[in-house]
Amino acid sequence: MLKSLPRESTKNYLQTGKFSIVSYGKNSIIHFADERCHDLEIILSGKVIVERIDEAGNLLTVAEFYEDDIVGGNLIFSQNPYYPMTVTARLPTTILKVDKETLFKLFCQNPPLLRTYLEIVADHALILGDKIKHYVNKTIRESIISFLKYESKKQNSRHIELNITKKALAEKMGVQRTSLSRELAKMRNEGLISYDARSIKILKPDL
Amino acid sequence: MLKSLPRESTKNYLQTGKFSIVSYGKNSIIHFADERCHDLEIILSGKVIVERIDEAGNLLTVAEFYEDDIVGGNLIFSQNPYYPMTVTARLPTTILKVDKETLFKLFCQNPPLLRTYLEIVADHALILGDKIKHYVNKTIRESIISFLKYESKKQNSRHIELNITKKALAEKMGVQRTSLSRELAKMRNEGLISYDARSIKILKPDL
DNA sequence: TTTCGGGTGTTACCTCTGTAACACCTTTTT
DNA sequence: AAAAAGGTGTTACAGAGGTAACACCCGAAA
Repeated sequence: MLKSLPRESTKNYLQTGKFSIVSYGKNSIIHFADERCHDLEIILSGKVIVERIDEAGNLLTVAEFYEDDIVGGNLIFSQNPYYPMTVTARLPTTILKVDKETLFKLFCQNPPLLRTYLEIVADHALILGDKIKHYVNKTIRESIISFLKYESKKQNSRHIELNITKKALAEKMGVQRTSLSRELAKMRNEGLISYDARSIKILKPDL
Repeated sequence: MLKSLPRESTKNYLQTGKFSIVSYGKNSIIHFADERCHDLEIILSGKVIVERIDEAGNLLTVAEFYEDDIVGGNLIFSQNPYYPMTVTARLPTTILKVDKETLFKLFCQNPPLLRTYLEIVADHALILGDKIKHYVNKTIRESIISFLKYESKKQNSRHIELNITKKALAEKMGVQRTSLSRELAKMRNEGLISYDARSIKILKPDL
């Protein structure tokens, strides 16, 4: 995203206050749920996650964003621009805040920037759609199978490295860690998979 | 959306095939899940719903769109433009298909159109976010309370008119109709609500 | 080295909710 | 008016998964 912004005007806007740079510490909250969204935010460095936290404190991690990605893009031009979920810096994070009207002006002057923006926003909407498609109202076993098939394809191997903790995986699925653990054990007993703390191996390809 | 399209060029594009008009019968499928999205679609008349249908045939109605709304807007500029869910005409429906590149050209020439588009796409993304926020991985009772609070605010009354059937409500929540029915009965027995086939009344405002 | 925090694995218990089957009612079609 | 189609309410049953409690393991800090 950043690459598509014209360098010169970026400097300019930073001086006039249309753009600004803000830093957040590890695990600090960038936006609470229901907070109003004023600016588009471009991640300069760090890791940002979007999660739903319910009254009981249960977590559902909805999306993760890294350097050069944007936050609030699906929101900023809405008639009702309030963050529906909590936005947190998972690592120390620096972001560039871009004023909405300035952004719109830039779009009109700079079609490639608009194009990039439209792509990113569309891809983000798909993440939400996928979340609903793959994890919502499915059994834990179905969620696990969805996950394994996706990772197996991505890593091109039946032996899947878990690059996240099982705890984080449970949060991605929106289930209890113990329930995930229980279901994995069941699948192992049935001879479908084997696993340790860091990886899972698919024994029956068709699961 | 349609109002923002310049009349003259619309006629033109219809003749050159960049735009086209298609009709669908009641309950016919407009797009299957995983089908590629080629065009932006503007609903000229009718009712379109987006739903997830799992292998067992369970429904989760994700969104409903009516006249002048758009379908595929969150998708069309994605790098991976495949419909994540099924799109169905719930009533006889006529849509205007708009070619992607033609649309982009129009955006660059017509900022108000771009603005309208960005607003609609943002609002649609919020629908998905809300779906996750209010209905995903919650108990049926929590879903009911979310729904009642929202409708009570919207209708500005504790006596809520259900303008949809309970069957449709169950599909919106992604639960079985009988389970919804059972939970409503429980809440009635606890003195929280009263209801009939067409309306629900909140007896304890704090539920 | 010891200590401590956090992830992992396991299990008994119990609640929630999907399933299936039925009766009843309303609306639409014939 | 009769028949067909579809929504509504209810309940016994069974399975999935949340809760809580515990043991174990590993890596970082002291």
